[in-house]
Amino acid sequence: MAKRKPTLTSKSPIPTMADIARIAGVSTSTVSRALAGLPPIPEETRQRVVQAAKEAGYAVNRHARSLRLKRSKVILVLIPNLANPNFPDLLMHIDRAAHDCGYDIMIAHTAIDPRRSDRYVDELLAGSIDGVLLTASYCPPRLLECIAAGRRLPIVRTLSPTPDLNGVTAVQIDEVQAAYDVVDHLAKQGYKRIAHLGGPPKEIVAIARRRGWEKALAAHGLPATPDLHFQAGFTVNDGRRAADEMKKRAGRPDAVFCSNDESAYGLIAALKEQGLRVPRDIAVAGFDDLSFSAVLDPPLTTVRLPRRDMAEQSVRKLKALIEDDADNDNTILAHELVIRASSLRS
Amino acid sequence: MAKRKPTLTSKSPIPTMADIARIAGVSTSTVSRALAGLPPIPEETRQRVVQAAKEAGYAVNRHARSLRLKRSKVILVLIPNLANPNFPDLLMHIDRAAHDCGYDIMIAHTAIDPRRSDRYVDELLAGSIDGVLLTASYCPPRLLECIAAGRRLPIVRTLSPTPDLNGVTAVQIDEVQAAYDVVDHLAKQGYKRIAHLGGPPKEIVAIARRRGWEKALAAHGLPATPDLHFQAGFTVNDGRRAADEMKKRAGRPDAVFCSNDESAYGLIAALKEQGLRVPRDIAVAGFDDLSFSAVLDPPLTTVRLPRRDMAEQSVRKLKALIEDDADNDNTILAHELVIRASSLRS
DNA sequence: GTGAAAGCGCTAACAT
DNA sequence: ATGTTAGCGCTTTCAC
Repeated sequence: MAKRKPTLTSKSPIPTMADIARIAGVSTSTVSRALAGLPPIPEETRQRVVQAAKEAGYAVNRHARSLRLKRSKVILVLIPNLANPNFPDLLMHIDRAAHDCGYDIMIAHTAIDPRRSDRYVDELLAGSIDGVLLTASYCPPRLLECIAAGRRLPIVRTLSPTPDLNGVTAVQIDEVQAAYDVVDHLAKQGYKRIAHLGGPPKEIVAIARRRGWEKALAAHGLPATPDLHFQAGFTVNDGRRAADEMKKRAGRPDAVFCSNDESAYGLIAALKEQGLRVPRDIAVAGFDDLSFSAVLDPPLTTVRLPRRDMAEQSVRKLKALIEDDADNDNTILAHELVIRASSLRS
Repeated sequence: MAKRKPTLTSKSPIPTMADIARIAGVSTSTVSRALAGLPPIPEETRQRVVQAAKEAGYAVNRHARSLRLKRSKVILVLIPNLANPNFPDLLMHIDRAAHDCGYDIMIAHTAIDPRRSDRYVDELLAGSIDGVLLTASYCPPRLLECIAAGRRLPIVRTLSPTPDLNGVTAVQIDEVQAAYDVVDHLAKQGYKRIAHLGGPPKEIVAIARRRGWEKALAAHGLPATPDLHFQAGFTVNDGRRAADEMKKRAGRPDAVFCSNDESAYGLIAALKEQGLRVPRDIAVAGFDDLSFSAVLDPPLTTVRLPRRDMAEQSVRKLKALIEDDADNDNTILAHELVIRASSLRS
């Protein structure tokens, strides 16, 4: 062979479109069209190309395609922390929904290193990824700048949207109302001293759930006194600690609304260790409806987050934002109060 | 302006390297080098370029770069099912480890649609992604073909490697030995009728764990009779059903080794409903050490999977396979027996 | 119906 | 120390 052949020979391990073109005896444009199933290609030619591609083990190079099309069919999902059991479930549904729309997903944890998330906003701005799904209240600073600058970007936030991002499409539930519903249920069961285990004080959803508790108590003419509020957090251990605190304070509550299921798990475990029975001595309710809440002893009354709907709607909105240049909007999904033994009068 | 300008003007919303070059008054190669921090660029020039890039909100287009470099810095993680609590934890560690190595991760569920996983093998073959991390025993058929054809690909399998893939680098624990250790512990506690809740009969890990049970019983001169084996599965409900079956059979076991934590959860819940006390009437042990196992009532004795080590080693191996053309090998990680109240003699 | 050719944005020889 | 240039693999006008 002479100096250099313009096309790849069998030496190269990865077949390109040019290889397929040569094998099928057509041009690369025909291969491209045939593989894409585009109109002006007769079935006979198409078959020949498809066959050649198959035999050569050919697959399009996604980067070449993305570069050319200026569209990658990849969306990024920013996840604060997969250890929180809400996220795997959500992510699973996002994955399925995205693939149904022809998108692949990249993921990145934001809790580990917040600066990392800025890098991904850059990717979005650089056109390397088509859209971003925010599944937490945290918002990359770079993104805030863009919003402030009035840029419309394909971004959807779900699960616990922040108020900082009013211009950004959101898919969420009415957190205040959902918390209200739980506490309303407890009040209707006849409990009089209904305490609240608050989440992290700056977390937007924690604040909303606390507001729901206060509103429901007010509606039932019950006190929301400071001795009924316990500053906790979202972890099992926060729930345990709250139980210790509860023991110290005078006038035990007869029911507790926890700001999430995990803290309820810890609370219940610790209350039992104190020799109390749930719900006989003290009723407990949570928020999230994690899968384990149904098999807990006792099964936990809680609010079911519509994680599947959230995922599907989020992806659908994001797709519309990317492909149809849709407008930003806010979707409120229905939540569901799940009543189980932990809150029922014996 | 004349017909067409060769470079982009401010009209384009996305700045390219050419834009930065123009702003900084240098060529694109200088920009490329400066941004990459490559040697022969004086600090002064570099600063100017970096500044220009920053002000223009420039970010490299990953597809152009990947196309050029024939390397994407993306690895794909195939996850069978995020609903299984092992995977979020594993994925979290994989994400962190990958990013520490400069890789982004794409994920795809395989349980939903097995054919989808073939598509990703194509991507690997097409050079669109750099490597694949298999986190389950399922292996895409297309991949099997490649292995059979003797191709060496950057693939690592972990968590529950299959025997079909002997040529592929694996990072795992000794499942048989780990199961042996649990049952050995139960036997040493003095339990005589140690039953086993088997997982899905074709799951490689389920088979291994059963073997460990049999070996340990044999070592202690205890029977592994059919009436002590319960065909269950890996879900909470499988555990519940096993408890029903247990009630029917004569001669209740005094201890049960469950093939995973989730089935142990269901078993314990159902045993309690039958009025039995754990571990007083019947001891229970699991396998996996999910986070809830520590807060269960009673806390569950189990085997801790070294998920973090698995993730880190897997990523490290994959990186070596990709970048250093390393050889395939097998890594066995240490497991840990976690003894808690559910298995202790009262 | 099919092919030639341009060019997406980048990096790395190869000049200078 | 910096610029010029080729080309990664693909899609898509535009010609024929």
